[in-house]
This record gives sequence, C-alpha cells and structure tokens, in this order.
Amino acid sequence: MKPNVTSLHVARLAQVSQSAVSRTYTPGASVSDLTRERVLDAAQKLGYRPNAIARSLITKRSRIIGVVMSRLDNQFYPLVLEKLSKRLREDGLHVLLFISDGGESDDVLAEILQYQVDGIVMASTELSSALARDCANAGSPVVLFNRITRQAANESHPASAVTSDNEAGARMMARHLVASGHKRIAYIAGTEQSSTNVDRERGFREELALLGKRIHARAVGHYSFEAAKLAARELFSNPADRPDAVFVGSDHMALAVMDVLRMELGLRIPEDVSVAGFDNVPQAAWGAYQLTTVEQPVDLMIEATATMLREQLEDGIKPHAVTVPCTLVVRASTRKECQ
Amino acid sequence: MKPNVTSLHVARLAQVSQSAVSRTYTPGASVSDLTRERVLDAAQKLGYRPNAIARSLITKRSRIIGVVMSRLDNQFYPLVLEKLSKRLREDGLHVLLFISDGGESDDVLAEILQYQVDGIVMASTELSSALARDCANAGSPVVLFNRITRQAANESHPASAVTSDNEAGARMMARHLVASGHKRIAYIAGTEQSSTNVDRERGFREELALLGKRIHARAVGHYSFEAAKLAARELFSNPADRPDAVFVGSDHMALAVMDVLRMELGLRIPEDVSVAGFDNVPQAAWGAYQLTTVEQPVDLMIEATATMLREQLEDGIKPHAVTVPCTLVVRASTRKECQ
DNA sequence: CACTAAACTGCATACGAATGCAATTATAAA
DNA sequence: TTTATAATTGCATTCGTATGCAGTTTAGTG
Repeated sequence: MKPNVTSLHVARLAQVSQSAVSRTYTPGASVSDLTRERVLDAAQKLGYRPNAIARSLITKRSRIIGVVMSRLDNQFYPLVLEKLSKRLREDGLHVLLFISDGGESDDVLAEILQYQVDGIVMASTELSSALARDCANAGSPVVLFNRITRQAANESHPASAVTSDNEAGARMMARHLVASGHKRIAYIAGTEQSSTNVDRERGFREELALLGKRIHARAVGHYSFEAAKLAARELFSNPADRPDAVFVGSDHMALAVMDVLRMELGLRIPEDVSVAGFDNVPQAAWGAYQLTTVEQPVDLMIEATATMLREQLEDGIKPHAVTVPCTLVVRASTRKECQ
Repeated sequence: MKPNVTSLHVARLAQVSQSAVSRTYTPGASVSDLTRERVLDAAQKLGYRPNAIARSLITKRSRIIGVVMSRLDNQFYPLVLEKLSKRLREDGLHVLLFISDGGESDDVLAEILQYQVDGIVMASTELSSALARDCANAGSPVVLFNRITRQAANESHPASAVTSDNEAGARMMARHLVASGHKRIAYIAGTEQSSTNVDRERGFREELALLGKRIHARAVGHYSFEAAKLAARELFSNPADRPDAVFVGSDHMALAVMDVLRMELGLRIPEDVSVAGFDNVPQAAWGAYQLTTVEQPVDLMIEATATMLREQLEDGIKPHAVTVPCTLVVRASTRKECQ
C-alpha cells in the first residue's frame, strides 16, 4: 500500500551508491555534477523524497521548533504564529504547534521533547524552573515570547526571552492620558502575575506618580474577553465616581470593555470616557473601535526570536533576553483635550 | 553537551534488556509489572524520554498531522486551528503547521511529506490533482477543510473533504433577507473560484430566484479585509441605486464592509442597509457589529475531520466527503421589517 | 505432581539516511 | 610526462527504537 521509495531504490536505478544519493540531498557534500544529475533523474522517476525522520535520527537535528500557545482568540497570537511560521521556514525550520490552556504545560512539554525539537517557543505560560531545566537537559533552547521570568534576565538561567518594552509602553500611555487632561484614570489588569501585566502596571503606575497622579480605580480582566467585561462593569458601576479614562492591559480586553461601556452603560467614547489598550491588534484599527493603544512590534519580536534560536542552535550562544521598543498609537478612543 | 539518554542506558540501569524498555513504553506489549516498575524507575532517574523520531522511523507512524493554513487574519481559522490541535491531541496526534499564501503550496506539501506525516489537513488551498496524487502515493490521507473539489465528492478521488452546507446556509440567508422585505440585495463574493464561494453564491442566487428576486449588484472581495472595503465602496458608490441589503461571503469581509458603510459613507446599519455575513466568527457578536450571519459549526467540522483521519489511518476507510449543517444567526445588522 | 498454555524475556535485526574512512579518479602544478 | 593535490566515490557503521522469534519462566489444569 505504501511502498516507500528510499535512497537505496534511487541508488540502484541511478547505478550509484546510497551515499551518492544522500550526498545529492546534502548541501555542501561532495558529488559530481554527473552523479547528481543521475540521482535527481532517478529520484524524479521514482517520486523519491528524502525521509526527514530518518535524517533527523542521525543528524540529531529535527529542524522542528515546538511552539506553545494559548488563547488564539486574542488576535495578537494568531498573527505571531503566522509570522513566526513563515520566518522560521526561511531558516528551514518547521513549527510543531501545541495549544495549552495553562495547567497541562508539563505534559505538553514532555510531548514536545519526545519529538527532539531543535528549539521551543513558549507564548503561553511562564516556564517553571523545573521545565526550563528539562529543556536545557534535552539540549533544546527555549525562547519565551512576550513573557519573561525574573531568572531569564539572569545569565545563568537557561531560557531566553523576547519582549517589547512593556514598561516604557505603559509609561507613554500614562503621559498621553495625563497630557490630554484626564483626571480619574483606571486600569484593568491582565493576568496579574504575568510578566507583561506586572511590567505594564508598574510602568503605568510609576509614570502616573511622576505626574502627580495615581491609578484611580483598578480591576482584573485576566486577559480574557469575558472577564474584561466583568471588570468594566465593576469599574463603572458607580456613576458618581466614574473614571474618565481606562487603560486596559490588552487590546483584546479593551475591545470588550468598549462594548460594555457603549452598549450596556450608554457611555460615549471618548466623550464620556477614554479607552486605551496594548498590543495594537488589527481590530484596534477597525472603524467601530479606533482604539488608542501601544503597539508591540511583532516583526521585530519575531526576528529576534528567529535570530536567537539560530544563534543558540548554530553558534552555541548563551540564552539571554531581548527587549524591543513599543510605539504609542493614538486613535479616536481617547480624547485630545479634556477640561 | 547533549548526552542523550537512550533506552539502552535505561536498560542497563534497570538490568533488563533494551526490548524490555521499549515494551514498557509500548501500550499492549508484554511486560511484567516488576520489569515495568524497574524500567520506569530507571527512566525516572535518568530523565529518559522515548525518542519519537526513532520510533517513527521503525513504526512508520509519525503521529504528526500536517496542517496547511493561510489567512490567520480571518479569525475563523485560528479558532479552527486551536480546536483542531486540541482534538487531535486527544488521539495522540500532533500538528505540524504550515502557513501558505497560496502559490507555493507545492513546496509546502513537499516539505510536509518529508516528515512522513500520518495525514494532512488542508485549510488553505484547493488541492490540485497532482498534489492529491502525491499524497496518495505517500500514503497520507488528506482532508480538505472548509473546501471541496469536484472530485472529492467522487469516490475514486483520494482526498476527503469536510464542509458545512454552504449552499443551504446561503439559502437561509436569502430567505431571511427577502422575508424582512429587502428589495435591492447585493452580494460580495469571496475568492470567486473557491468552493465555499461557489456554493454560497449559487445557493443565494437560486433561492432568491425561487422567491422571485435576483442579486441586485455584485462585487468581489477575495475573502480579504481590504478587498472587501473596495468592494463595498464600489457597490455603494452610486447613491441613486444603493442596495438595501448586502450579503457578504464571510464575516471577516462583512466587518470591513460595515466599517466602510458607516465610517466612510455615513450609512446606518440596519436602517439604511442591512449587512449579513457567513461563518459566525467571534467578532460578529461584538457590540459594535452584531452581525447577522450563517454559523458554520466548527466543532462538528473538527470532529468530522478527526474521525475521518482516524478512520483512514486505522481502518483503511476510503476517502469521502462530509457535510454538516449550518445555522442562521440573526443579530442587529439586518432589520426585521422593511417597507 | 505432571503437563499444557500463557506470559514474559532477550537476541538479533530492521527502519532510512548521514558520514568517517579509504580507495579511486580527475585536475593542477612542475 | 610525472607527481602532488583535490575531488569524488563506495563501504561500512551509526542513530534509537520496535518487533519476530526462540527460549524461559509462570500460572493453570486435571
């Protein structure tokens, strides 16, 4: 049923050795043009394709990168995935995808490691020290994407990290909101212990403090659409003390917040309340939202990820952390002047 | 640096043969409890993980499914990907992801086949006959997801297909729009030669005909956000002959259309024009859009895909086509009564 | 207690390609 | 033309695990 054609079959037809066939498909190996031609000819006739599995077994390189994600409902991540996949393909790498909702990340990692992946990109969970050690032992470089652990910055820690400058981004937003005259500025957090949230909240809080302000009200949205709706209802339940601006920890949540403010509470944006987010997902630019936000430079982050993987794979460079700059994107969801 | 621990190392430590180690990790193999325990013990100590690559080489099962996607910007697909990945994992299968923008699907397929995948899910392109043959020769069942070829329905063709009943869905929408009194009904097509568009457009056209109506105006949006905007501008450029409803070939495009109608043309939805889509992506339910649409039952489609793969893998069942029913989801973007 | 069946174990080999090594051939230098 | 050198080639082995086979132990039965 599946009479796999192997390099040996090709070799026989081409009247050369199996080695010659192998060398034909190994860039940089020593084969004469004549031999190569005969091999390719025979391969063509037989419909031969080198078996990547067998190759991996002996080279100890699978050319597979394990990518762990959760929350593909937040458009930020599908875009990352798309670009990452394309970018890695340029380096001859392929993506083995795992969707993990958090809890079972240990199992997921075990499965990934079985496939002898050349590297791992984690865009879902923080990496526990135990897991990081496992990966290091397995010889698989790990890149944390859009998250960082305290240890990752530390040279001795075996995981790299790529993040945008979340703290600086949040500071920009703080300045923007204050400069446009907002007085009662609220914050809706993502997952509280996540590094992105910690950094964004810290930057926001500290910059407000520098400007003589403070976070007027706060709720937690866990980076989830539904939880963000609840958070919005909570923050705006008391009309007497309603925020005049709310900085939301991610666009995904911010869009949910806007829906609640407008549809449920009948508030106008930005006249009654300004809303700002973080990420700059495509929907933030949609006409009905026009969300002011902080852009995370996905392309740069992807490039950094790919570079880091390659460096660690080929040059044995030590894991380290890379941070790329954010940009403020002002749209119509925050008002310019405010009295 | 990467002193891979193999079954042989475990065997030595556990004082058993390598076979015993292998059998411990092979469900259904014959090992005594004592032996298994010793093996697991030793494995634990050494941090052993079976090498999936080596296993695949000999079993000729990689437990990898190649998934080809494009357009992750259309939220429908990330959700499919997420659910598919989770569902396949339940069957012990993993997803090797490829993003293809169309043209290079031949190359992509070649790379996929090198990994000896157990099956392929194509959610990007139609499958050319040549490629289908390649896959069949390689022994990899192919499931076309949300697309179908004429031949796929044919028993002799080597590719399966999972689709929703696009034609019936479009018919529902035609009835809905006519029943609510719309007179000048436009259609914005997706990629014209795609099976989804062909089926949707046919169903829509034919049902309108049954109701004594016809498509009043038509443009093409290529399933792209930007192209849909152009299409909307084109259709609504002449105020004298403006459609009073537009059925858009996908939600992704429909949302773009709504933006143009409201932001650029100052039209009210649904008072001035009704808009309807297809897919029922999460954003369709968002407050600012509330898009009437036809729901494609993703869960059923995923289940059908997983089942089909398993059947073809394990039971050698022939490829075939599965169609699951759609549902009309009426929201606020289409008006109820119209005079 | 004897005897058959079942469960278990280890040996040896296979999966398909890559690669060090030695042998051979082609090329360049003298 | 001769010799030194580089390029090419095939042989044999290796990667880590699964599995048929034959031998051994255990359990089951009368």
